Amino acid sequence: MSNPANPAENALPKGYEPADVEARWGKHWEDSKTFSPDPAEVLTGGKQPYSIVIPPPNVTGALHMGHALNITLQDILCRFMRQQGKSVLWVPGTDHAGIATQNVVERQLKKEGKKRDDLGREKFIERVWEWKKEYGDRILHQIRRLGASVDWTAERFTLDEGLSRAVREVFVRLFHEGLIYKGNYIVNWCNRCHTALADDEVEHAPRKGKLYQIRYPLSDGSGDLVVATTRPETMLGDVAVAVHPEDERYTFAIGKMVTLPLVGTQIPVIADAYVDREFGTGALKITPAHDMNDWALARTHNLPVIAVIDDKGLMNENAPAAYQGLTKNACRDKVVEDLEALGLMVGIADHDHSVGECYRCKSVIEPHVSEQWFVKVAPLAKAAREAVPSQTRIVPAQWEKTYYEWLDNIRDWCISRQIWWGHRIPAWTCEACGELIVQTEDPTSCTKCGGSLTQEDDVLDTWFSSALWPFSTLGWPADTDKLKAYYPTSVLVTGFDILFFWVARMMMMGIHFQEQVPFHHVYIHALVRDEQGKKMSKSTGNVIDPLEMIGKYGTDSLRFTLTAFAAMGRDIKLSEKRIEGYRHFVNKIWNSARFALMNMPEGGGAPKAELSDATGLANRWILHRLEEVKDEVESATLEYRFNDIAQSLYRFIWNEFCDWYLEMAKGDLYGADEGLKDATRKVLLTVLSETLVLLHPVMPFVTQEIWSVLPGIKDRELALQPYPERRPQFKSADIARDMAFFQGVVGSVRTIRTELCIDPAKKLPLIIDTTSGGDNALRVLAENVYLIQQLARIESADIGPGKTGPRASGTAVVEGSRIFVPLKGIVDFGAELTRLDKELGKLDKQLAALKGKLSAPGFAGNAPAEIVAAEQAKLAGLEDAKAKMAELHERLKSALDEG
RNA sequence: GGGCGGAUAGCUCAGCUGGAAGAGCAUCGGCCUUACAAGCCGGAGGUCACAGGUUCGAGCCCUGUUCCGCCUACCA
Repeated sequence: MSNPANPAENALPKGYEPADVEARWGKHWEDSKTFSPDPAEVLTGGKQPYSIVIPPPNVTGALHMGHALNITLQDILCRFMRQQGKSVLWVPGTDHAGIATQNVVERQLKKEGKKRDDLGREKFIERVWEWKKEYGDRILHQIRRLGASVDWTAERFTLDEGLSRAVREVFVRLFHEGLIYKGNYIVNWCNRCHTALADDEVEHAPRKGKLYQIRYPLSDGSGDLVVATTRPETMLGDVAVAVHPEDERYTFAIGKMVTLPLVGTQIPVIADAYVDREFGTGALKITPAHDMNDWALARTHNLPVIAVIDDKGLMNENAPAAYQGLTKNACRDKVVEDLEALGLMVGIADHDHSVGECYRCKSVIEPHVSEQWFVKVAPLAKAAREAVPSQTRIVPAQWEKTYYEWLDNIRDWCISRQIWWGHRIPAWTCEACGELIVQTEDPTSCTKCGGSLTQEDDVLDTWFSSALWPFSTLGWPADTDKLKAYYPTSVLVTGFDILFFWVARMMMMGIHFQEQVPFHHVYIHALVRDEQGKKMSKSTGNVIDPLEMIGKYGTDSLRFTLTAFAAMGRDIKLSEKRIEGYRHFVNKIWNSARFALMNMPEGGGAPKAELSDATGLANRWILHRLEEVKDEVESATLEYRFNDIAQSLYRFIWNEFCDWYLEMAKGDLYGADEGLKDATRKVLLTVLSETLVLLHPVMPFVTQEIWSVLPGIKDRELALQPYPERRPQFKSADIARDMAFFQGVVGSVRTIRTELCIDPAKKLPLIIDTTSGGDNALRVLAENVYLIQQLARIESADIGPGKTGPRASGTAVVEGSRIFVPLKGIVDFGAELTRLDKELGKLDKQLAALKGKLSAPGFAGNAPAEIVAAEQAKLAGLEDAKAKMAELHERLKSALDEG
């Protein structure tokens, strides 16, 4: 098989080996800075910018399928846009992920028997940086494996120096604009992490709990109220009992006082329409310090706030002495016990409800009153809301509603965290005069009295720095060329799970500080789940590791799989089998390229013919289809229909280029006509090379590897090739129709052969009557008779109007032309008769349906004329086919009857 | 409680503005045909969840119902 005279034949190994190819090209792309654009090409060079900032993965993270999908889609867009001549900047980077990273390092310390307090703030932070240096790049290396065409020279970290400047600038400006304030407020508190959490950092999980009914006696002895609660221990901090103002059961009590059991204080009965009369007893105890809603009620009713649980989850000095120092759970038990002893516990029932948990450590969240920093979001949210969809389009648009919903109900954003790893709040308090100083540069002494200063201990919520990502990564607050050239970014690609956390906040910050939205489009993709549709998680053990898949099947297989499945609404159920399946496709491409290379001119040169020299059905058809595929891939990419890109290319390459074109081209390539051979080589090389360009955004590695050995290619850097030029002159509906007819004829012979169990190697005679098809049918068949012989294994063909085969033939009707495969002495005709019966049955079914439609009242009158005409033509075709099939059936039957 | 998504071939899913249902995988039969057995050729397989409605015509639009999933919320 090997042909030493033709070096091209040996240029590609027999099977595609991804590992070596990926390592080689990955390194090349990075070393040559292929993907590092110069802002000047936008600012003065007239190129259009296209920019994306990567959703920065947590430094603690490892690459999972969600990243793989997210990065694949972005890479497709970036590589495609480069082909379109844009100046493409794709900024990579990582997020410092405050609480998550701090927890990782704390766990590490714990193994050494230490706590963070043992090290102290500075040492601890040093320790986290060390950790970050050692492990923080791991995820970036994993991103490289995916072939991401990011600009590695532009890489950023949310805690690096430049971004810290941006964070300080934003904080200080917002503070002085009155949009950041410090205040006492009830926040979600994690006793384990010892920090406040934003509303959206709290996850709600169903838990089995109990609903306790407790009797509170009225102080004047006129009766009592029974309240319902799931947390009896909080009653120690109760300041009121609330009932619905129109609840007749309780009108008598409104305004009176009750005596708080176990504590003995007098607290009022108040009326508020918030209370649900249907729930529990209709009487609600109010504990402002330990319940979000009670906090809100207490504010409207001017009630005091009494905290009885401290920031570690222990009962504090405000609780009666008997309970002080107990954990909240121990306290609950004791309170229940004591109430039962007093006969005040009316009932305890099982009660399922949802409980807030820390999204990092899963501890139960304790609403807790403390002094925190907040962003006043209302004005920012308003602008962010109005920008969609006019300035920023969310794709798919269904997510707009979710986005609005969240912005409409947004509360002030608690941005302070009581941890150490993060951006420390740039605010100082004077120890002498109490002055609060907020500024970007560290002050040395109080600007007012010269006293010494103490900086805030708290750091900012991680999302505060992430919210600045689209402009901080471009150099802001400096007025850089990058910022001028690439802001606003073109699109943000992300999963819907962080639409709130992140996207909405970037919108707010971007609009506020750049006066422009941070991105023109937001493309929301699905989440990757396992085969059963469950979330992949380490604890469930259902994780499909992208790196493992890359190792087994190659990056291109994984990328193509994810692309093909990207259309899913909300989740992608991924299984290893699919990735394995698409590896076959990669191999198919590889082998089609090997075939092409084996058939290039000897000596490794390119064919000399022009495309316009190409004649023949196969050449003209594949060029026609190539034009259509260019259109399809382009429009699908521009519209974020990633699955359509994959489908269009898959079908074209496998079902058309390989299955039909290559098989048909063999006739020319193996033939003696040198002119025809060279013209076909030209078409073959053109279609292959342009298809590689089209496919490159999805499968960068295998396409580049093949590209680099194609003959006659000047620029070996496939990633920098322009999108293939259009050749509208090759589009032809006539060619498409002729090809369909040709395929029908070949197919019908193949079907007869297989269905009648004829030896595939047996060459058969063929007779075709082209009376109905006319000159065109005759021409198509006559011109391509050698191809029919080749593809359908025919020994001799007799084609023309009025031709008829022997009665003992396998038969079919293709677009009016009658096909005969004389079979006398070859097979048992009973099988053919059965087959014809079946075919007739199918035709009958179709005819009945079509006739029904055409004769339906009003169809002819109401349907558009072109539809009616089309349906009638279809009917005529079917009736013709039916008549011919019936006749053929009769002929065969009579032949059989005669024996 | 509010909102969203899904229900199409055995499995996983396509089906863009309504014109007689498609793919991949799996399955069955036949092939080692000189790019590829990770392949080639052929076959079988569906009252598009259910009930109404609009329309000449509905997988697609409208209403309701049932199941599944997700997001969100202040039933203590």
